[in-house]
Amino acid sequence: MNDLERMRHSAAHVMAEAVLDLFPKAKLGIGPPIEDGFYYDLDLPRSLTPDDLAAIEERMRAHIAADERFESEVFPTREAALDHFAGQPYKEELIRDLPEGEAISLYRNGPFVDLCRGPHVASTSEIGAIKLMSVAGAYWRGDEGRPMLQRIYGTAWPTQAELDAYLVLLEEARKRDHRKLGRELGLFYFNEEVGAGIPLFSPKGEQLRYQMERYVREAQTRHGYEHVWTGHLVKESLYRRSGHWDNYADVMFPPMIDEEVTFRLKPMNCPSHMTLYNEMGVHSYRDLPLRLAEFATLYRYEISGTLSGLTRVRALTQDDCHIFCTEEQIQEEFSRCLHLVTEVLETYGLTDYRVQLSLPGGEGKYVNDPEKWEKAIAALRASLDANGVAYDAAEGEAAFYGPKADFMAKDALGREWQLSTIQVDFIQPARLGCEYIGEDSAAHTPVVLHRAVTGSTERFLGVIIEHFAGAFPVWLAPVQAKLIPIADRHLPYMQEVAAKLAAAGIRAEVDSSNNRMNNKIRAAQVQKIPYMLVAGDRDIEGGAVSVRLRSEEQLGAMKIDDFIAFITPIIETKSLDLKEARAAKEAAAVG
RNA sequence: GCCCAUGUAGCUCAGUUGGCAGAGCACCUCCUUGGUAAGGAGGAGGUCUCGGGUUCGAGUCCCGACAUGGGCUCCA
Repeated sequence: MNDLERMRHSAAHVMAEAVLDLFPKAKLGIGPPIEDGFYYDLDLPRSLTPDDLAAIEERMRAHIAADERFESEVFPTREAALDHFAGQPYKEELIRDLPEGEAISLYRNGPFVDLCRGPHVASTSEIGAIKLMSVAGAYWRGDEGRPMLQRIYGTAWPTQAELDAYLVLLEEARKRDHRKLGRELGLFYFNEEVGAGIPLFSPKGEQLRYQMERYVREAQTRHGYEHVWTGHLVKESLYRRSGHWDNYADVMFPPMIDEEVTFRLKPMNCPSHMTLYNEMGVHSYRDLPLRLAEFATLYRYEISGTLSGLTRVRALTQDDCHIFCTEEQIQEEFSRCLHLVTEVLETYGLTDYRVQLSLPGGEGKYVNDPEKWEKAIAALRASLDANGVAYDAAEGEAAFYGPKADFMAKDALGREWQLSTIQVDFIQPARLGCEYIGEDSAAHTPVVLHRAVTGSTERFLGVIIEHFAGAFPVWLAPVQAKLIPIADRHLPYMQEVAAKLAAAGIRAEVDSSNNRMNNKIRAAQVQKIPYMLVAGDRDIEGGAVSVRLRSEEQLGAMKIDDFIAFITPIIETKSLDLKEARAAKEAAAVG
């Protein structure tokens, strides 16, 4: 535990102390330090209000000012500890769950005593600047079958200046929230009547989707993948056979029941792709690997409380792929996936991600076939290691059919989202009867790698909106150039320029509103349009436009053809810069 | 799904103790025709999320639904 965590942990104690001042009968849960702050879970006689938070914060300041020393004590026996915390059911449970032989200690500051392993600061006066942030419901031990406690979140920093800086940072993050920018830039909307979690994309939003998907499709083709299409509805019986019905039923939309058959909206593609594989005829080992990719819109009945903007929706478009291969081919295919994934993430400038090896946990949703799991996990680890990928392992995060390598990126508010994923599946192909004929002329079951590059178009868009703060690179920008005439008499010229740009494949719009040029520039700036092309008498005379960048830089007058020649390589190389094309990369080895 | 908060014009938000529905921006019209982040004047726009209830009277109080937002093991 570092100094900051220790201080925040102590702040959590002081917060519990303050709550007890106001609610002497409160039952205490746990109160750990967390990233940026701390929380404490409490069972209280009534719901807390914002006013309560202010009162608690005030009491905390009093305890901090009182310079209460933290002192620890070790209970001689578990019974002594239980005795001491009698009437505190959550603490009693914690004590009972502590492993045999571990010392059970308490920490005391002023009148407050808490079961605690420590460590703490020497005295409450060492707690710096604090602020209580929010109240939330939290199930005891994260189990929805257990009571819901009230969790108070707070933040604590060594100095007031650091606290203020943190609050400013939070404010900045809110400004780049993709939900806010999505509305401001007119990209997508939600509507009650259409349904929660189903985004409606405007022409600008769809332009973004189109560019993103076009890019991945092009990259996939270049990397040796083929595209398929398998529809939106599937008979439920297929999901019963694949095992999804057992593991995924609560995430599927309710069934559509015809007289004889029951359909489901497709929540994933694997069974469809495996069925397609089977329909495509007898496969020879010489045909493998077979890489079937699809941009598939899936429907998942995510529980209402988890829906959030574009990052968790009920209609999502996956850039999914299933690679049918032999066991020997796993590593090479994994490397191929990895090259594709890293190329794409790099194009977007998304370099702040971590890789998580998602393993099965103790609980029961995982298919019970230890031998195959072991093989799959070994193959995945070997592939990660062979490619020198640093990763941490997370138990309980695997798919029900296999382990995953997940690429996790953070949004503006620091929340992590899974984008790319590569999964090894030894289970489903057998269930769905996939086969290939081996060298030995006998039938074998292929291994399937499941793989998504951007994950889902919607979530990835949400993440890159925040990543770019809405100022998209030129190749993605829904409107690449805004044409701004200085006076109305320049409008016909601007229409001509727009036509020329359109002919060159550049997305340009003329601002023909009855506003002054200054106002039009401001409007284009606010919309974060990369280029503003201004023209008045002087420019028209030379067949030019005056180029302004959204960075506020002026490039001066440029002939139309020169502007086209200037912008085209920037678009084609998917440059992240407004003035320079991306430097040509040394030919990447593509298997 | 569960806890808490919120829901007023396209957007951001005021709205007093229950007593005629408001502002800024955006939009429309007119004036202005300008050289790199908001020119001026006027106008239109609301079933106060929806459904019940209390009341002479509800945007305001109560109940329910829906939606949105913050959360729901980072383990004493």
